[in-house]
Amino acid sequence: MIDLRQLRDDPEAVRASQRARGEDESAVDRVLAADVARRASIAEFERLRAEQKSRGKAVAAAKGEEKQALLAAVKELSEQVKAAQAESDARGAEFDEELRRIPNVVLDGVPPGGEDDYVVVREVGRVPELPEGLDAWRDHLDLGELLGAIDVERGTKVSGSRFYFLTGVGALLELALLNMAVARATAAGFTPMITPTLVKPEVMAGTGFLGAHASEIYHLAEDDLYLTGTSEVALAGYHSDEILDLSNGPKRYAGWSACYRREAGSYGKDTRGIIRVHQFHKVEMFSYCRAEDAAAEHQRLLAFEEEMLAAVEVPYRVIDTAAGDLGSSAARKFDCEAWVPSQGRYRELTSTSNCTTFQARRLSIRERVPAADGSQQTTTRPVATLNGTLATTRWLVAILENHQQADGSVRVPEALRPFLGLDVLTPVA
RNA sequence: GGAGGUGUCGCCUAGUGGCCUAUGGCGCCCGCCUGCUAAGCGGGUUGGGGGCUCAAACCCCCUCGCGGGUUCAAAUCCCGCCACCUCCGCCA
Repeated sequence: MIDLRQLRDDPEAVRASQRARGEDESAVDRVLAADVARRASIAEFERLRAEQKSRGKAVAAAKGEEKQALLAAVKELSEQVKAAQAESDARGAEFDEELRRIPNVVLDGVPPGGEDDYVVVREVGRVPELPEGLDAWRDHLDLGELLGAIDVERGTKVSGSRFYFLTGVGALLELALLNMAVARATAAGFTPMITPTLVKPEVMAGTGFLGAHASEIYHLAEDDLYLTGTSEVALAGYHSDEILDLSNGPKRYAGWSACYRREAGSYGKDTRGIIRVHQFHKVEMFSYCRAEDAAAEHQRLLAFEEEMLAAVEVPYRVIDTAAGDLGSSAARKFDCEAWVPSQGRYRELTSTSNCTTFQARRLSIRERVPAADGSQQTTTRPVATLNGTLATTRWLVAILENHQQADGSVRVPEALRPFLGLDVLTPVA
């Protein structure tokens, strides 16, 4: 959730953010009104409660008839306290609901508008030439079938549309890619993690995934658990309700997990191959850092993503996502999109979001800092959280297609060879 | 899945309806004392929220695993849930 103090002090900034996202500005005023009502009800409850407590002491001290008289007097007060408390709870819940409805305030510089209003930050690498002897690029599924690497038909037979098997070198290639990602992250100081992929509702809600896009998420009704679409969810929950010590720098984790997405509402899109699937694997970076360090950390995560893309030798571009295309938790997002030769366009391979203090505030993740007055007192404040993709199953698409050769074989990028143990993938008979 | 037990502040712990505004110890922080260190002495040490403030000081409310209930009053009594421990059963 957003910072209530900021909302009170500068509601116009939040309205501007809502406009940039194409969202409802009046939500800001509803929160402010709910806040006023909430505080008034708290004051009333606390006044009555304080009176009840002090009168209660007199009851405890009294004896006999005097006590009976006091009891009668205080009984009615008890009812008033109960009513005031119920009122206060109700106003508090209303306020909370309104506040949680507001997505993170976008950062300065984020392009306003929707999905197509992104800004290209840079393009890196040269788009490959069609190998001599080919009339057209083979797409990743053709290649995957030639190489005995991808079996979509049987994936569908076993689990339905958007499921697949990675077979033989396909399975090995994915493991190699993900292992390389974990190795690089570990070398860079990230703590490798294998995370739960089923989480409680409060964790899913805390990361901001249960808002407008709740229909994207698998829910196990029997157990009231959610299947995560990324290890970001579990990694954000990891330190929930904790007070962190960030005096030695950010806490950085690299989560390896299966990821599950319903892909509701994407019927007909990317139906071929493994570009858009219900289940895949991912290595995800996740950082907890101080709020003032978040922008720099965001650039760092982006740099790690770009190094990873360079290591697999695929051309890509970096885009600064428009406000309307940000998730509710993100204040800024950069996507790296790799060139996909068969489609003649760039497709998203990584996404790094700066969630500032939005998730931490919901999940109650704080750090201890000196009080503002410079005394020896300390206080707590929410930290910033950031996430970014280091590798996913989808990367196989870009790797296979960009490194394909005329005979259907695929050159293995240099950096991946130690992890795969092969220089080239060759078609099976 | 069944039976029993436990859950109090960073850790350990006292606490059986109202002098609990939660005890004591350890650890930690500040100060005093002291050739240095150790010891000793004194003070501080959960978190959240509301009021008043430019901001503090200060005042108040909530917080004894979580949520309900009983009561004028709940750490304490009752109900539900969760986590952990012991045992039984089942299982990849």
